[in-house]
Amino acid sequence: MLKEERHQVILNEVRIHNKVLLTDIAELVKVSPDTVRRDIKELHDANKLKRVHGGAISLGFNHYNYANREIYSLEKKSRIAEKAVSLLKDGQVVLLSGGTTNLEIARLIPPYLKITCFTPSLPIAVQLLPKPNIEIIFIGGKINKDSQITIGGGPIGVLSELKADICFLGVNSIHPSDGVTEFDWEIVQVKKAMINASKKVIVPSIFEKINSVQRYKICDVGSIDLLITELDKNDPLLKPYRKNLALL
Amino acid sequence: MLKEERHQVILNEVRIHNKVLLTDIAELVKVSPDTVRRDIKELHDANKLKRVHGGAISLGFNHYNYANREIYSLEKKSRIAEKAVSLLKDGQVVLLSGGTTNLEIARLIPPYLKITCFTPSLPIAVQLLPKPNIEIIFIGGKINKDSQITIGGGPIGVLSELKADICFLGVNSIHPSDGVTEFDWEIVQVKKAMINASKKVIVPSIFEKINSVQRYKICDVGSIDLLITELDKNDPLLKPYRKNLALL
DNA sequence: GAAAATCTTGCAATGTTTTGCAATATTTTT
DNA sequence: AAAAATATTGCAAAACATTGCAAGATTTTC
Repeated sequence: MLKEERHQVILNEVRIHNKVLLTDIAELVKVSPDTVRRDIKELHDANKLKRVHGGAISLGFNHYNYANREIYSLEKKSRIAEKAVSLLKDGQVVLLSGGTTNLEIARLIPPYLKITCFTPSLPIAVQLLPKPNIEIIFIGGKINKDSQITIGGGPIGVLSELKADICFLGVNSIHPSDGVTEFDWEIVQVKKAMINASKKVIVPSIFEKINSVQRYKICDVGSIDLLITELDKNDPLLKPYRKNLALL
Repeated sequence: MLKEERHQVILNEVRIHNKVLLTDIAELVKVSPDTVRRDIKELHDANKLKRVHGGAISLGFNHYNYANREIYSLEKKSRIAEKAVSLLKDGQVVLLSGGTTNLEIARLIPPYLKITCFTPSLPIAVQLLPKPNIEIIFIGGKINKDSQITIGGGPIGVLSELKADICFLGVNSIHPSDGVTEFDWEIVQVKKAMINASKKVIVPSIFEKINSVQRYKICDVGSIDLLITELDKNDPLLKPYRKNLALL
């Protein structure tokens, strides 16, 4: 493995976790800790990260910048997004709905992954823009200002001609017997179309926030292939879902 | 094997794997490592890849910073954008191509104006998002990362079904006899479609920067209804345009 | 078309960088 | 303060890079 590659790996880990342990990298890329130490020293001198005892941390990140509540759900989102990103493989066609958890997934997609992303979400497209290996297809149409995704006939038409490998479906509410629900009718239509446009449907969501029922139904839990939450897959809170749904 | 062929092989490997080991190439194409080293050096100098100890890696890999678009001509852009915005009226359907001058127009559109904006440009859509009275229709498709607009069949199809009242066409080059030209073929196709999709075509551009000719032709100056520059409409520099073109 | 000039390629000698290891020092944790 | 973890330093082997050179191929010039 080239030195430059190791540097990329280290920076990527720092980008994702805001920190990195020297020993973890050594194991990950299979070089001696000494080498990783030298790498980190170089990156530090180049002002790409901050070298600290035991590893390195991200430059800008400062916990004080965030309110306590937010940082809490941000960490949960990151954990969910990490699980989600681990499912991606080179060459896949990925469909990303809107929402902040999906935005976090977009952020964590490693820059070396070669995938095609379809999305109707403006913030997600912007987030993906700087990643050189990702082909972005924006699903056009009328933009809904609240959700910042496109809605209506345009996107639904495009989706009807697509069969993506995997869809990350952002969700407002989910319930073991009432299924996935939403309060905006137009968004429901788009999400239904997304489910039809994918071989696999994955719902990445903060469990705390979604265990509820809204006005309009998108689908039954049976239509979902995998539910990713911040909880451990064996958490008792998830018991009602376990019979119909794979968990991660 | 010709040198050029080897170069193609190397670039292809870099494209696929994001990196390449000098020794691998040497073995693959059966030349000495020295030759490969010289090849990589050439490609590095031509800015096609990044030469590193042991081989080469893809450019762009760590291109994490957005293109640092020039900011210095912002004042000129603002003057042009002000003139452009003064043409807008309630109820119009407006088509905005990409480019920094159009982005400035989007910024200056007053929030009380009730118009519908079609655009294939990600930054322009983002700029318009907070304006409550503007309906935004994003023209979807594959995103070109340089220009940050969508290109290809998708947008061209959408445009073929549209007749906007007014189109602000961002332009790289314009010339009194050679017309409007561009260096990216795919962008040419989109811009041609935009011209066809509008009743009026308006080109807002910094005159200093556009008085030139590029590879591919978009249209003659006769197809343009109005040219807006930072100059006074009676400026002698604009004389060659005055017979075929309205000015502002 | 032949001679000259230029380019390409592989080789060898020499120089540089990278890497892991071991001994020692420093910091962190208990 | 002792123990554990991490850092520093110097070193040697291996990998890689550089340079100059010469033989052959290709292009240019006459």
